[in-house]
Amino acid sequence: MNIGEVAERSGIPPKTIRYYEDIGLVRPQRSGNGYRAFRETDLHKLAFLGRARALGFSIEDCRNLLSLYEDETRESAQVKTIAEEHLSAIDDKIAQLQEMRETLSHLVEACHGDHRPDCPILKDLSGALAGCKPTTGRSAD
Amino acid sequence: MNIGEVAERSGIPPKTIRYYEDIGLVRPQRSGNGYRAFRETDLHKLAFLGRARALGFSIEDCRNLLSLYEDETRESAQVKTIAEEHLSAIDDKIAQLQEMRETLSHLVEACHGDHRPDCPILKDLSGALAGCKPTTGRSAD
DNA sequence: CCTTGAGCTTCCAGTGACTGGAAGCCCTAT
DNA sequence: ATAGGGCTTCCAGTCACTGGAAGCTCAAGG
Repeated sequence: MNIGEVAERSGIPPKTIRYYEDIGLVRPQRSGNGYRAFRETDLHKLAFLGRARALGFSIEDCRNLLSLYEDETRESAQVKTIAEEHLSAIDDKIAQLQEMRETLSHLVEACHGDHRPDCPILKDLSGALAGCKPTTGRSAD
Repeated sequence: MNIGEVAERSGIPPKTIRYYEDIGLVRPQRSGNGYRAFRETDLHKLAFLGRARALGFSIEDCRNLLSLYEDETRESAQVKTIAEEHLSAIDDKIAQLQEMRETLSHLVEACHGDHRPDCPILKDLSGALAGCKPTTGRSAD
C-alpha cells in the first residue's frame, strides 16, 4: 500500500503519517522506487493511533499504549494506569474550562453589546469590580 | 519600574513580558542603561493581559481587546462579539472533552487492571468491539 | 578598588503535534 | 513526449511561551 491509500483507510493525513514515521511510531518498509510500502499491520497501527489520539492521548501515551498493545506479556494494570491518568487530566481541563465559561458567560450577559463604549467585560479585565452594579444607571433591556 | 517589579505586581513572568513586548502588546520605554522602564499604564496593560489570558482568550483576541480598551469610541458590541465567539469555542472544547471523558471512563471501568494482559481499553483502540466476548478474531497480518 | 551576586540584556532553541509549501522524482495515460 | 497526479525530502511556521547561555549593570561588602 502506498501512503495515499493508507491515509484514506486510516483517516490519518499523509503528512501526519510521515510525521509518525519520523518520530518512530510506525516503520513502513520501502519499495524499490523509494515509496513507503505499508503492510496491513502498519495500517492497523495507524488506525489504533488515530483512535487513541481521538481520545486525547498524547503522542507519548500513544507510543506506550502501542507498545503495550504489542506486548503479549503486558499487564492490563499498566494500560489502566495510563488511561486513568489521562482521564484525570481531562477532568482537570474540563473543570478549568468550566470555570472560564462561568466567568465569561456572566460577563457576556452583563454586556449590552450596543454602540456605546461602556462595557463590563473590559471593566472586569481592567481590574475593576464588574459584578457591582454602580448606581449610575440602568442597563438597557 | 524594572521588569522584575512589574512581573511581581502583574503576576506575569519576566520572560513572558519580554515576549509580549516582542509581539507588540506592550511598548515599555528604556532607561539609559538599556533596562526596560515600565510606567503604571504598562503595568495596567499587563494585568489586563493576564486576566484576559486567564479567561482563555488567544493572544490575538487579547490584542484586539486591548485596543478596544484603549479606544474611547469603541462599541461594546465589538467586545461582546469577541467574548461570545470565545465562549462558544470554550463550549465546543468542553463538549469535545466530555465526549472523550465519557468514552474513556467507560473503558477504564471495564478494565480490571490486574496482572493479566486482557484489556478492553486496548481492544477498543485496536478497533474491536469492546463489549464482545473474545472470539479469537485475529485480523490479517 | 575589587568582588560578589542579583538583576537585567539579547539571542537561540525547544515544546506538541502537526501543517503548508517548495523542489523534484516516479508512474500512468494519452 | 508530455501532462497530471502521487510520491519524496527538507524547511519553516503554528501557539504561547520557556529554558539556557553569554554578557552587561548595579548595589553592597571587604
